Amino acid sequence: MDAHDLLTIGEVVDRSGFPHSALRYYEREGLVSATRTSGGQRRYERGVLRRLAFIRAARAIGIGLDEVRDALDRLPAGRTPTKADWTRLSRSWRGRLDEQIEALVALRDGLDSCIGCGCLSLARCRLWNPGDRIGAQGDGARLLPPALRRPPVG
Amino acid sequence: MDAHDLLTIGEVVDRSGFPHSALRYYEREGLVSATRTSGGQRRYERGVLRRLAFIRAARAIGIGLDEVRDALDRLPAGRTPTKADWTRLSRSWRGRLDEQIEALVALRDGLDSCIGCGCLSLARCRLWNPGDRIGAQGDGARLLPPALRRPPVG
DNA sequence: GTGAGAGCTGAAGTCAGCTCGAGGTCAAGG
DNA sequence: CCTTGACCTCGAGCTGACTTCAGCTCTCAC
Repeated sequence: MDAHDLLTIGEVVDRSGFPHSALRYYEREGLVSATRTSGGQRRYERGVLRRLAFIRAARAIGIGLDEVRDALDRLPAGRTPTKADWTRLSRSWRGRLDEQIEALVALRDGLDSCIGCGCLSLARCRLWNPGDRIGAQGDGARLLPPALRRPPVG
Repeated sequence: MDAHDLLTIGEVVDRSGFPHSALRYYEREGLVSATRTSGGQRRYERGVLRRLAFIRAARAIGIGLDEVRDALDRLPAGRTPTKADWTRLSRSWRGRLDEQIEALVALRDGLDSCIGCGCLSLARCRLWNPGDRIGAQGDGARLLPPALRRPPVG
């Protein structure tokens, strides 16, 4: 673990694609950590790049930082996570990703037909009710699949 | 166009699934409009439901309200939009939707392998560089497909 | 030793897209 | 007419994920 194994924040910026500000923010939020030089500058272990890759993937799926932190907290403490650890972790997003893809595909397939069709009946419209599941939840907004319900905006 | 063709805001809430507050916000932002009773209450034409369906679909794809407004502004003024008008409009999102689906599928396929793989080379990693396009854009963050670059969060 | 550029902090600001609350007004069934 | 519930406005507040700023310090190649 000599000094050559540690990365400056600038190196992590270059290799992760995240800006300084995001890295510092993630540290404040407890998603990544760094040791410090005697002068107070951050030095990152290489493993942080893998964490950041995971964070980026999770963010791309629309997962919030809180949940990402929870997931990262489930990594084994005390030893370097193995490939299997990461695989297990990322597998937990898999279902969500599938769901999201499915929702977007349903939206795509229903897009032309639905918006123009005039049906706009909550019970029948594929846009509102993809997969022809009829929801009896009462609230119209609940009929959209969860993946599409939250506004996927930045 | 007698009074029976006009909807109260409550009816629009029920039939569109948008809350009052969102409808009023959309009105302020120029996405929908309503006439008023002598007492100042909103009365919506039925066509607003179609606009709202369009807005919901667009939002689900992650399109911002500004752009949605621009699209809606391109509807013919003076006459009720036809099915063809709506189809034309929604077709313009189609490519974006395809792109987004593709990006998510790439992410899904790369998820296990990439996060754990340790490659993390911007040039080779499928997560960073789906479809094996090599980007020479310089900035690491630019390598993610546009659909995944903006954080799809709510 | 020194100069330049990389890094530091904490607080405040930004942005989209709503949401909420207070304090009142309107519409319609009985 | 009266009551009740739906509706109104305006402005402030909220959430998440950062970004920006000012003013200062550290590091390291020369």
